[in-house]
Parts: sequence; C-alpha cells; structure tokens
Amino acid sequence: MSDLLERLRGRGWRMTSQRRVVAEVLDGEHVHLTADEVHARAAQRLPEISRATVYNTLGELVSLGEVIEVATDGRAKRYDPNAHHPHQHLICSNCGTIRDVHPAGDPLADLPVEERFGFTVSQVEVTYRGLCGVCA
Amino acid sequence: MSDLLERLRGRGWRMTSQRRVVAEVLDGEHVHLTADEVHARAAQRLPEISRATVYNTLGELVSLGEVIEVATDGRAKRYDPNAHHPHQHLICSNCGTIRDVHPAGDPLADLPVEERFGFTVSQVEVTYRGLCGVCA
DNA sequence: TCTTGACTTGGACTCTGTCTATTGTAGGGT
DNA sequence: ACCCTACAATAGACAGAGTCCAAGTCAAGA
Repeated sequence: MSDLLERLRGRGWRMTSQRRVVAEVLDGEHVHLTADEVHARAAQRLPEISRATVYNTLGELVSLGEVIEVATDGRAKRYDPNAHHPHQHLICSNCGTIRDVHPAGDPLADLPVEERFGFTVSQVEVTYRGLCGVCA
Repeated sequence: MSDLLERLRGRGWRMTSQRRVVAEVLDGEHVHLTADEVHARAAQRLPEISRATVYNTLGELVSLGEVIEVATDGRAKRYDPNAHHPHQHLICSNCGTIRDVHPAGDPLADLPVEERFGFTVSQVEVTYRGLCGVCA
C-alpha cells in the first residue's frame, strides 16, 4: 500500500500532492495504465495536475525501480506498478489487455554464450501474445 | 533473394515500382530498419516515393507474414525481414543495436495452463537486453 | 488499346512524449 | 511561526512517429 510513499519519502523525494496522487493511482490497482490514463485518474482527484508532471513523475518512478515501463506495441507505453515481483506479460492481440504471468524456467540461461555476441546480457523480457477469453 | 518478390506476386500483389523497391530494401540487408530508414533507402533508388506508401507497404508485408514488426522501446518500430526463421532479439540498452539470437528451449511450453487465464496463446517474443561489446 | 479498381501522393492531422520559461511550494534553517 | 531557496509544477510550444484522406496515376486483365 503506502509502503510506496514511505519508500519514496525515504529516498529523499519531496512529497508534493501531485506526486502523491500519481503514486496512489499506480499503487491502487494492478492494471497497466498508459501515461494518459494515469493523468486522467490523477486529475479526478487533483484536477489541475498537468501532463508534464505525470510524465516527470512516471519517469522518476521508473528510474527508482518502483514501476516498470512496458512498451508493447509501439504506441503508448504502459506502466506496471508490480515492480518488486518478477513476472512476464501476456497480451491480447485484439483488445490489448495485459496480464502478469509467471512462466517456469529461466530464459536468460537459455541463451548460450556463443549467441551473446559479446553483449553483457542483464535482462530478459518475455511477451506472450494471443486472444483473451472475451476476444476468442 | 527475390524469392520475396515471387511470393508477393504469387499472392496477387500488384507489382509497382514502389513496392518492389521497398521489398528489395528489406530483402537486401539483414538489419532492423525503422520505417523512416526504409523510406530513406528506398528514396535513393526512387526519389519520389512517399512516406505513406512506405508505411502502407510495410504494413502489408507484416500482415502477409513476410516481415516482423519489432517494437522495442516505444519509439519507432523496426522491421525485421528475417520472418521465416524463428528467432529472438538481443538489444543494446545504450546504442539500440539489435541482433537476432536463437535461445535454446521453448518459452511457450514454459507457461503453465493455469497461468494462461483463458487466453489462446499463439506467440512468444523474448527480448534480451544488455550492453554490446562497444558500449560496455 | 481501354478500363477500372487498386495504388500512390502530399499534406493535414493525431497521438505520445519532451522541453522551456515561468510560477509555485516543501521543508530545512532561524 | 516565518523565510529562503532549491526543487517541483505548470502551460503551451515543439518534435517524432504514424494515420488518414481526397485527388491523381497506373498495372494488368479484357
């Protein structure tokens, strides 16, 4: 819950009403919102909040590792507040719904050294695609 | 090579000079170009080709399954002509270089039924990230 | 060669996101 | 409790990527 606000305060964040509202919007529901959706929900509580502030705040939350940025389709990025539990994503190709999933196995271990081309590989994202129950 | 052009003709494509040039640009080099890069290279051969045509043609190639769209970072999509050989991508977080890689294992099989939430899962993308030899 | 519907064009438009100059304010210091 | 001041918020201009549309062009079948 507001562990998040505590952690942010502990990291020296100046706590403004705008930042509080953005953090609460993300913390409140486990959905994957776009920046504009976050802005819309934040504006319900704080009508004068600006888009720029929402973008700034989201960017800060991402660099603090509190939120994950998900670029699924080349359109708007989505923001995933479930950053402290490793997971992957399952996306409906039709309606765009995103679910967090937990596959077995370790995809990083599946990439042999001779397939790394001198890269220092540090991260893997797995995106499953298909049709959800409603769209199928 | 121009297997691609043959396949497209066989699918009833009206063969225009614009489409030929776009197909040849993609077919020529195994790199991952953005739409604007494709446009630039196409324009070297056919100066009057328009952006809209390049976007249209790329979209058609994608829906025909001849080219894969790679949305890596929420910026410009990249187009991968290596659609007939299954592979995944390794991306440098610094310079954005993309390499095709071939991990072992089958990530689709790693997603248990109880983690599919009624979806009909048909596709998996695995994206490895890290620093390439030059940027490290 | 003619015809026709598919294709191309340029430009306006939308959507996401960034930047900047200005104004506002959280929170430490007194 | 009140000031400072550096950090944060704001509005709006701007930029990049992509889409849409009306009008003109042309590939390919008759």
